Amino acid sequence: MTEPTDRKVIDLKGLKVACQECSLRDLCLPVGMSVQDIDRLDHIIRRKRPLHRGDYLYREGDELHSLYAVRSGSVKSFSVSEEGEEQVLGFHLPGELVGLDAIHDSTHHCSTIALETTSVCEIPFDALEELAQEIPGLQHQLFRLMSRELQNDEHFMMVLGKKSSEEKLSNFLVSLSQRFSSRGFSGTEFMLSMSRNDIANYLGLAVETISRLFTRFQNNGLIEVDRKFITIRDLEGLRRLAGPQCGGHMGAHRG
Amino acid sequence: MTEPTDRKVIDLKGLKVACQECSLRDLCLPVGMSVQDIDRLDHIIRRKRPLHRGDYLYREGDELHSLYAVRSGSVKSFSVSEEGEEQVLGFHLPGELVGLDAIHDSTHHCSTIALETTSVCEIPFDALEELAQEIPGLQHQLFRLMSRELQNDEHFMMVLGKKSSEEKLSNFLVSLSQRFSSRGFSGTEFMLSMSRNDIANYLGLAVETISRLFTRFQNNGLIEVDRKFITIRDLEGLRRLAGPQCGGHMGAHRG
DNA sequence: CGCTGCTTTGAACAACTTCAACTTCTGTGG
DNA sequence: CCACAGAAGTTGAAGTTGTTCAAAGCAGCG
Repeated sequence: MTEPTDRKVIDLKGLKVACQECSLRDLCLPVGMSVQDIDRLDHIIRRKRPLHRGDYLYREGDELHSLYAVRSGSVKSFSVSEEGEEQVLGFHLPGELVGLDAIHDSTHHCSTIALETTSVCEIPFDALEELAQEIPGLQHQLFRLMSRELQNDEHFMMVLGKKSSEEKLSNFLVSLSQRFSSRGFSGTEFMLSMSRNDIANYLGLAVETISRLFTRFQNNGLIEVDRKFITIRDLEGLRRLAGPQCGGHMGAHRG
Repeated sequence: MTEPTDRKVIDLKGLKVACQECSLRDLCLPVGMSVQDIDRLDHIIRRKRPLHRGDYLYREGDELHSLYAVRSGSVKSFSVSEEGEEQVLGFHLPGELVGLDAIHDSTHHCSTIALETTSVCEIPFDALEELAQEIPGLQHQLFRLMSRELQNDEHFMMVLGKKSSEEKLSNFLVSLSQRFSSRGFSGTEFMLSMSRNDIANYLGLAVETISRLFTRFQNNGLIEVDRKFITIRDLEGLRRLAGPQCGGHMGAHRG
């Protein structure tokens, strides 16, 4: 499981950054762990070569081998119903862990693909579990991360069930803005790596509705839309539209 | 934390059953643990006196002290928005664990109340975490339970986002039926412990819609409704209405 | 008995979807 | 480098589903 040699090789290629030096350290698994413990974690993690747009991280039905932490880029999780209809479950940005929902029965119930060029850290689950057994801080952080996912889901369930289309989309945008900010990117200018279709699917709306909302938001001076590039002109206004408790970090589910 | 004396006293009152003898053993925390380990778990669990309808297990904003396993009866989790609007997050039957979403920041973000006379096992989280550090099987089962919640949420998100009102309600009923069955109760005749309002709120619909659907389902010979008592007359028909992959055990979220 | 709260039912209304047509973008091959 | 085909996005008009509002029916309970 541990591959120090391999890691060094990848390091030379510029793909590898140890957890210790990773800018996502404070958002990811290592939170609350000692330097020594992070080093142990580091040794089970495999840095993979970057994925291209459309590459699968894993597919629905696959056995669970590893969890994945997004390092750069973004991924989308979705499942496909028997009739072939896709359901988008979430979008994941750097520092977010995907695959947690597969632990239950060691099987992935959704697929995850890269939305753009994306690099991830692969974390073999068996090794992670063993390590968590030895490192209390790691066990705790795993519990915390899973619990946070549950909280996110709660918030999202409320958005899906109780909000109008306007509120849904503004919630989505505010959430993206916040997540970009906390990762050191601009919270007011960013690129949507997903299609309108994906957004619509995710929010339980029709593509046409999303399109109309984008134009409406733009006309109201809330945002500026240029294809996939979004500029937020009035974050406070968006927040107001999103309704109260819109703090909930939405858009990240499952993987 | 461990209160053997107290436990014996409660035992005499007929409230206490050790995990070992509990009929919910195979649905709850002890899954996959050895007899000895279950005994250790048993020692940190506090059996509380029964709650009455409307009693709070914990409130939104409370600090996390314990997780709770429903032993009998049922509870409802919900949060209240700033405008005072309630959002029902889930209903929990015996054998289900509530409070997991509070681990993230040691704070409950929803309230949980008893829908009827209900007894629960209180599991102090600190002690549980310590024990999980020593008992690999317990750590694993905790990961599994949290992961299952994530999977449930996924399924529910799909129901909320993509399904019609008919599909939502039939999904709900099928899920209840399954959960009652696997707990040894009748899967075709049961009492709804929650109000129409709660169901509507949970499914993101209006009360009136739920009411109309109940009458429609009854007219179509799918179910028989007598106040809170439901008799399922055509489970297969309901399943068909619920759409594919309706297996997902729905209705249990958050707590 | 007469509240009070929950449920049911009807009718009008609104929000969002669907359908259809058109535009813009993207990328591929000549 | 341009042309073209297919995908993605936008826009308008009509159609549905579910909501809202209003009112009446019913069970439980002091």
